[in-house]
Amino acid sequence: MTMRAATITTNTDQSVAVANQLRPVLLHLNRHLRREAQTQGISAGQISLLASIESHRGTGVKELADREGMAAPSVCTAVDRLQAAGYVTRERESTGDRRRVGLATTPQGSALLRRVRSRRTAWLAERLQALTDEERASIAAAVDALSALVTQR
Amino acid sequence: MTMRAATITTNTDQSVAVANQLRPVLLHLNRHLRREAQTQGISAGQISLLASIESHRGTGVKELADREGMAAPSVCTAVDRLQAAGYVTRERESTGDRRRVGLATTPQGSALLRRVRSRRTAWLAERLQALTDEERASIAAAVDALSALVTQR
DNA sequence: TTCATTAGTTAGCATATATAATCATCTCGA
DNA sequence: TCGAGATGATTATATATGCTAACTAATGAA
Repeated sequence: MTMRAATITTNTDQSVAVANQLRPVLLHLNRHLRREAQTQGISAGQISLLASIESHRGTGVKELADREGMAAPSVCTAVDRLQAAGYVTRERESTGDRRRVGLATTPQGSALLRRVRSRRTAWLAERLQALTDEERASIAAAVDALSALVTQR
Repeated sequence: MTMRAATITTNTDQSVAVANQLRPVLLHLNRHLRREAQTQGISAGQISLLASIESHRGTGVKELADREGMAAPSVCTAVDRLQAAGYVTRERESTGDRRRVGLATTPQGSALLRRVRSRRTAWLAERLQALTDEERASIAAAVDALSALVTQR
């Protein structure tokens, strides 16, 4: 196999090139996804917390903070607001470690989460619809790899 | 061509399925991209404004607000901070419409922007590197379609 | 049993972003 | 051409977000 220096493309080079194209796209798509939350009267950050509480029913404030990469006091006040809005419940542990509180979504919280997810999915699906079959197929073929991107380690 | 109802997959169904897989991945990737800005001592929002000013040298506050989907006063105070930090300049229009101000990045602002972009690209590229060749190829093949997703209309 | 650690919270601060109000300038129609 | 309404920027004010530091209560280990 012969390669001229000028046309060598290493995995690293390709990764950087793809990363450079991917970066603005990710940022742009996300701006819209964040906005879809706001049309439902909640911020993207609150939805992210709500989702994490839903998928880890009974989680504590510290645990949640670590999972979300936030400081515990920030989560504490955010949960205050979610609770005041009727989206989550806080229940002090009675058996076991009585310092902990258990967080859980209310039916209203779960419903809001479903609504936001559905709006976001709809927004994305609408845009996917407007692509050519080939374009859509290429994205469908890449979805698993993209998922691997975030679950690796 | 025969199709059993249970296995029919329309473009719409496929789009929704892909959208559903894509949604959490986009949100997750973005959380990290936002964080890379913060390691450089600036918020993701400020970087977004800075980028928009850089690519539209001389833009006004209202124009910028519309482009970013923000309210003009929000942009105004954000620009206050960017200016105080030495990243942008505000220059009142002397010829033409004297209500307008022209915004532009300083060399320090451009340097910061390059730094954040480079960190974000590096973070993404590092993760792409850890994929298999096939996975990486599938993402590379989808990048143009993903770009089309945000530039359509 | 006492003391360091841990979970949750409160206090105080900076940032972010919104709406309403204000000021200056511009534009257009009578 | 001039005055009324529109427009760009800003200020004032309020709320949400997120941080560190300090505090409280409960745990657990020497």
